[in-house]
Amino acid sequence: MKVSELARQADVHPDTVRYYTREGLLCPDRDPDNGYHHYNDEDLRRLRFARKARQLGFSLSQIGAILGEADEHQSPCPLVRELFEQRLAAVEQELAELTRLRERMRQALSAWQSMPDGSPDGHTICRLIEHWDDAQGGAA
Amino acid sequence: MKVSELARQADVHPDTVRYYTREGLLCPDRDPDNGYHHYNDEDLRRLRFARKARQLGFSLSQIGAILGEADEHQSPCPLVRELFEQRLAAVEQELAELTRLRERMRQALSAWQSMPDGSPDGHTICRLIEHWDDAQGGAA
DNA sequence: GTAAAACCTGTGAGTGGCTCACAGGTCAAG
DNA sequence: CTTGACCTGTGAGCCACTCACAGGTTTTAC
Repeated sequence: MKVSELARQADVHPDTVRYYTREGLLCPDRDPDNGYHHYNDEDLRRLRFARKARQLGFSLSQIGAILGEADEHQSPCPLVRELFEQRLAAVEQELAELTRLRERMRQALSAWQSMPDGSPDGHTICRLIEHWDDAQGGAA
Repeated sequence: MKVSELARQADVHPDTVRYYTREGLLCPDRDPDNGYHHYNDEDLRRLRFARKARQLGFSLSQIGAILGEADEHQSPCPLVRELFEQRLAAVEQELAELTRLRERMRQALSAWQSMPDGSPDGHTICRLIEHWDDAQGGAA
């Protein structure tokens, strides 16, 4: 399999395949005649695995570490469980922050319904933003 | 005010002040003797405004556009209302995706409780990840 | 008065995960 | 045998910083 074929089978951009190859996540053979990369089913498995892991929010270096353990015939699963729990905690935190942000934005939006636009007066730039935090008690 | 003083008053990194200055969000006077930047209260307002807008998820170029309108003595508020609604929609979407992700992760985690780690067998890398999606119907 | 510490300057690189552009080589179909 | 679609490596661009570096300036302490 050449780059585009692998990319099609895993439904990613060919440049992503090239990038993962550069980063060492994929280790294709080279055609001695023209230098082309030749990927096999193992590479396809690795690529699909990497994409799933990316969807879970793992970084490429974490994925590299997992693949590396698997390459050394060790079960990567304990590492995966550990990284996964860390990742879940991070997701929970992002979620909490984003939820707070949404609430503040919604409240700001409703507060703005009754606020006039107003022109810059040398003291404020845009009251909508400058006072958006005060409108609800100012908790950061 | 010099860089560090402004940074302290707005509670940001001095390099952030320098960066915003480079990007044209802040336009301090220069000391003709030594070339130092001199910031005034207007710059402090702009910086604080920019930080609030960043907390809301606006990009620096959007913030630049808002400040630009204010500089031309036009009310930036209609622009702000428009950008704000776009941003709120984006936040809602991120939130929905993150919520889905969390659910899938939680289900995966509980499914894994009963799965053994297993070593790489040439067909799978880590079942935990490779089957994490299948375990719940495989809806992407 | 002077030496050290703490500032200032501009520039450039690094972060992460791609994506795109470029210049040149290779290959399949008509 | 040309056209077009692929391949190669390299480098830049995105975003909002953050940090490093080398050299100049100002403040502080003695």
